[in-house]
Order: sequence, then structure tokens, then C-alpha cells
Amino acid sequence: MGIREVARRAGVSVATVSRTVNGVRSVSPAIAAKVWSAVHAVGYVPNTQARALVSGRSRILGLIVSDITNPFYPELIQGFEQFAVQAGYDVLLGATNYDPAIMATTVRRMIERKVEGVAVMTSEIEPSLMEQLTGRRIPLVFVDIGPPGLRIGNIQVNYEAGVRQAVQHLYRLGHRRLAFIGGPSDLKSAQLRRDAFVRCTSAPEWMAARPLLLAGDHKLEGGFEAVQRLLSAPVRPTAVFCSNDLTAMGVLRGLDVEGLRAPRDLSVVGFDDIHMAEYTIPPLTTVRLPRLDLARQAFQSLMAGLEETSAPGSGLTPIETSLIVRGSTARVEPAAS
Amino acid sequence: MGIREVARRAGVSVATVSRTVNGVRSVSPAIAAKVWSAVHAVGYVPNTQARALVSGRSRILGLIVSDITNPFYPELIQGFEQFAVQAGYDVLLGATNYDPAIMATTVRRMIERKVEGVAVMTSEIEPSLMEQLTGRRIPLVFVDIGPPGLRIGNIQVNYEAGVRQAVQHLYRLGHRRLAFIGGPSDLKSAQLRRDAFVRCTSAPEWMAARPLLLAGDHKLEGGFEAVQRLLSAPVRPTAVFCSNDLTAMGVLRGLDVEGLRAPRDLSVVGFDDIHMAEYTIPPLTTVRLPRLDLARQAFQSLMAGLEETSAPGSGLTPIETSLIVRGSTARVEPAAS
DNA sequence: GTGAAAGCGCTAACAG
DNA sequence: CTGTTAGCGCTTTCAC
Repeated sequence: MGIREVARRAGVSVATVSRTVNGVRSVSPAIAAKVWSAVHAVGYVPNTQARALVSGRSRILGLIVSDITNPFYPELIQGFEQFAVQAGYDVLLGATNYDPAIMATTVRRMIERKVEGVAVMTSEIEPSLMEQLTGRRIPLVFVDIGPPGLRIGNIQVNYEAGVRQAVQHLYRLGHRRLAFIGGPSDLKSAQLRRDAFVRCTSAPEWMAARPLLLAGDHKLEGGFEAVQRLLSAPVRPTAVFCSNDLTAMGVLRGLDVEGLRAPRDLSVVGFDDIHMAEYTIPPLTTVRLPRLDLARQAFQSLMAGLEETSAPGSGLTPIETSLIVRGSTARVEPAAS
Repeated sequence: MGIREVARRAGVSVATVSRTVNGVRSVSPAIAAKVWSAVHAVGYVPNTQARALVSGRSRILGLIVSDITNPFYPELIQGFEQFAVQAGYDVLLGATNYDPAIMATTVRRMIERKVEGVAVMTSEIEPSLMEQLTGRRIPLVFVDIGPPGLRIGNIQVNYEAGVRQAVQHLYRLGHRRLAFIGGPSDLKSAQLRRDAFVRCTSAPEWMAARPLLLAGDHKLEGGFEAVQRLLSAPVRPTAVFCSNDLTAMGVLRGLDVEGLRAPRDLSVVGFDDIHMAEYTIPPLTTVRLPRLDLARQAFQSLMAGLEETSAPGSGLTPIETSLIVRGSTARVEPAAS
């Protein structure tokens, strides 16, 4: 079943089989044909382990996400895996579930498997863990976080563009009192989203009523529970901006429980534009973060890091966000303001 | 950085390092201590490739799913991965996206990586592909499908229990005219769900009005589009049973577009009980399929297949489904019947 | 209890 | 263009 068996059947050396299978040009067509037929006869499949051992290349890429249960990630994973497989790589997935301990074992697993690069699409990674990777000259790529450096890619997301559009959209609809439901406090991406929101609502026209900032967790639960706090505010906001779509969906549900509904009683804006955002009731107005671009940049940055020739951070243009208007936002009712 | 370096530093042979790291008893505590300190000093991490090559064990399990975008699967993947990692395995994920061609390349990738077992949580697998796996004595486990055999596990799901409860639930609420929205026609699990539904609605009390069977795709889109066909039926059903929760969510949205809503205008029942089912508007009455049980059985079956001693099919008790009543079903309005 | 040595299956010089 | 050979890093007999 191994390469020797194929060589024996084809009446050639193992080197020739290896060359044929790997598409090295210098094999005569006649011999190549014999080798291929032997390959098919035996059902030969090269042993990746052996290959990796001798070549020093595992052809595995690590992908670390925080919450595989958040629909944003599967959509991202799918894209990343697609690029990877196209280039002959397999993906080793790690879901940390926001837990630093799991993050540590995940990094360990990746090192053991000799991954050739790691895309970290999650919360802050401990410096010591990062050094384990960089110390082994493994290219890394982060979103929003991480120090730049050789073999370290940093994907920038222009949150502000989308957030500004959303805030203006709400302003034009007559909203003057906003709320914001954030994500996990230690998640840099969540901080940046909130910061962008705070900045966009620092313009003079918003000075009359400062926005209400509420805590969330980027899960359905967090949005659901935030509704209580939102409704009991001294001055009830007329619109809420959520740090991700899952949170917004939780809000929608929370409103329903109170006998309220968007956008009549409260305008709701999400963030991410997961596929499902089009199917909520009402469909969600949200800021789109293009997942496929994210996946592509992460993959390309890793590949660049492997080349060694170019700095992987370079050539990365920030990912642009943009507002998608659907049905969860509306002109504020005079009665409600 | 390799085992030799550790051996040199600890002043022992590589064999002793290997034994220490692998916890073989026959290493004296004194020597073991020296080895471990050398291991930490160097930051030694065993090379899985080399290990796999010599031991013939890759410690990788394959997991094939059809649609990673369907929230049911991430929840399943998470469970499966957890069991695997606990036992020292990594998971190679394959998402076929319902495409037989992708399935073929996925199986190939798994063979190349020398996976020790494959869990197939998706549509029918071509016999030739399956033989590639079984011919290499790789344990397999299927849900709903696949011929039983040595090293082949078959997880059975008792769909009928949950479906019967759901149908009875609807009957008691006064519904007499039902509809069913199915899944992909070539997906065995979808067929079984539909069959269970048909069987449960073959009792005498349902003879007056045969259910309306509609096609779907287990996606939001399918449910959404089915609403049109459902509403234009000569006799409009008062309740619809969906082959999965995503379909049901699509229906909810489809109704909303028509200015209708569940359960007032149509009772809706889903299938799977994904986490999100609790957060739809209204929350979804659905048949729960315990994901963690599924993940556990899949994993255990694979482990049993590796033992060789026991037939992996044995010891598997069918997975039970049960009705979870939430807000998307209600007593049929006299006016609507 | 510990070490020496033989490979696991493959690729990549280096000869021919 | 093809064959011979030396390892990749590790585990595992087999001696000691």
C-alpha cells in the first residue's frame, strides 16, 4: 500500500514514484503513465505524516475562534477553509469558548501538529502563548489585536464607517436618545465597536442626551437581558445599537416578551450581518462586516508570512463596514420621544 | 528543540526521554525529574508527525457535516471536538455543503491525513467512497444511514417519538389540516423525518384531511419560500411541521412578510431545538434532538471501532427525541378552521 | 531501569 | 531522465 509497493508494480524506483506523484517535470511520459496506473491499481494515497516529517511542512493551518456557536464564525470558517483547501492545506480548528485555559491547550495542540500558520479570530491572546508561536517562526494573523511584527499580520477593520452610517441613519429617523449594548469587555473587537460608537455620538447634535452604554456578551442571552435595563432607564432610549447581531436578536426577543416590538417601540441595529439577519422579525438593520474578505485576508496574510520575502502586515487594506438597512429601524414615533 | 536536545541536556538517551514524556512507568523518579526539567528548559513539544509515522496512529478523527452554517452543526461539532480533545485526538472537519464532489475530496483529505475514524453526519455517502475508508480498516459512524458492519457504527434516532408527540399536541389544539416542509430529498435523515410524520398522521383521526407535503432544503430560504405554496393551497393548513428549525425560522419570516404571524394564523413546529429556537419570535415549539448525545455516541462508536474487540454497532441505544412546547403553536381559531 | 539501534513512509540530494 | 541513499523525529524491540 505504500510507495514501495507502487514502485515494485511499476518496475521503477520509489524516487520516480515520488516525482511522478508530486508532478516533477523530469519524468518521461511513458514511465509516468506506468506509475499512475500502478498508483490507481493499488489505490495509493501518499502518507501526509511521512511527507510532513521529511519536508518539514505540515500543510496545516490553525484557525482559532472564540465561539463556534455564533453564526458569524461558521460563515468565516467556511471561507477560510475553502481558501486553505484550494491551496492544499487542511485546517485545524480551535474553539476557545472565551476561555483562556482552552486557548492555552489549543495553542499547544497547534504547535504539536506543527501548523504552518495560525489565524486568531478571537479575544486577546496571552503574550506568553504568542511567543510560543512566534518563537517557532510560525506566521500569525490577528483581527483588531496583536502587535505588528515580522510574520505577524494585523487585519484592520474600519468599524467607524459603518457605525457612522448607522448613527446618522438613526439621527435622520429622528432618534435623539440612543443605547449601546456591548460585547465581552476583554474582547478587543468589542471595545473597538463601542469606541467607534462613542466617537460617532460625540458630535454636537448628540450632546443633548448622552447615549446609554449597557453591557452584553455577544450572545442571545446578553441582548435579551439588556432589554430590562434599557427599559428601566430614566429616559428611555428610542433606538439601540448592538455590538453584534446575536445581541440584537436577543433584544428583539426581549422586547417581544415585554409586549413591545421593533421598530415601533424601539429601533434596533445589529452588527456583522450574519445570514440570519435577513430572516429575523423584523429583518435586522445592521452593519455588515464582510466575512469572506476577512477570511481571505487572514489566509493571504498567513501565506505571505510563509514566503518570508514580504512583510505579511503589508498590503492589507482595512476591511470596510457598511450599513444595511432593513426593517428593525424606523422613524421615531412622536408619542414615544 | 527535538528529543535529542532534551536527551543531551538531561544526560540520558532519547529512549528515556520518550518513555518519560509518554508516562511509561519504568523510569526512575530521579531521572524523570531531570528529563522534565530539560523538557521545560528547551520548551520541548513532541512532533506529532514523527510520532504518528512511527506509531501508525495519527490521533486525528474526521468529522464530516453537510452544512456548517446550520446552527445545529456547530453545536454538534463543539461537543464532538470536546470529547475528542479529552481523549487526545484532534478533529479534521469537512463541510460538504451538500456537494458530492466536495464529499469526495473531503474523504481523500481524511485518508491522506490517516484519520483513525470518521463520523459522517450528512447525506448519503457514495459506496465507492465508503469502501476507500472501510478498505483501510478505518472505523466509521453514521447517523440514520449506512450499512451496518464490522467497524461501522450506526446511530439510530427515534424520530417517531418526538414527531408523534408533536402531532398529538397539534391535534389537541384543534388542528386538523397539517402541512409538512421537508428537507433535501437525498438526505436520509430528512426522509426519515418525513416518513415519521406521514406515519403519525396516518391514524384514523387524520383521515379526513391528508397533510400537505411541501419541499424544502433545511435552510431559511426553503422555509420562507414554502410559505407561498402553503398559503395558496386549496384548503389552507392551520399548522405546519418543519423538517428542521432553520426551515421553521424561514416560515416565521415568510408569514411576517404576508402580514401573518404564528401562532395566530398558523402554528409552526420545528425540529432539532437549536439554541436559537428559544429566541425566535415567537419562540419555537420544536422537537428536540439531543446534540450532545449524538456527539457522544459518534465519538464512542469510533473509539469502540478502534478497540477491534467489540462490534462498534452494539451498545448504541437509539437517541430519543421529544417535544419542547414554546410559543409558536396555539389552539386553532374557530374562524380560521 | 536504561541505552543502542532499527525503522515508520516519504523526499531530496547526489550519482549515474 | 532515473536510481541509490541518507535521513526527517520519534517509538520500540532487544540487549545490558
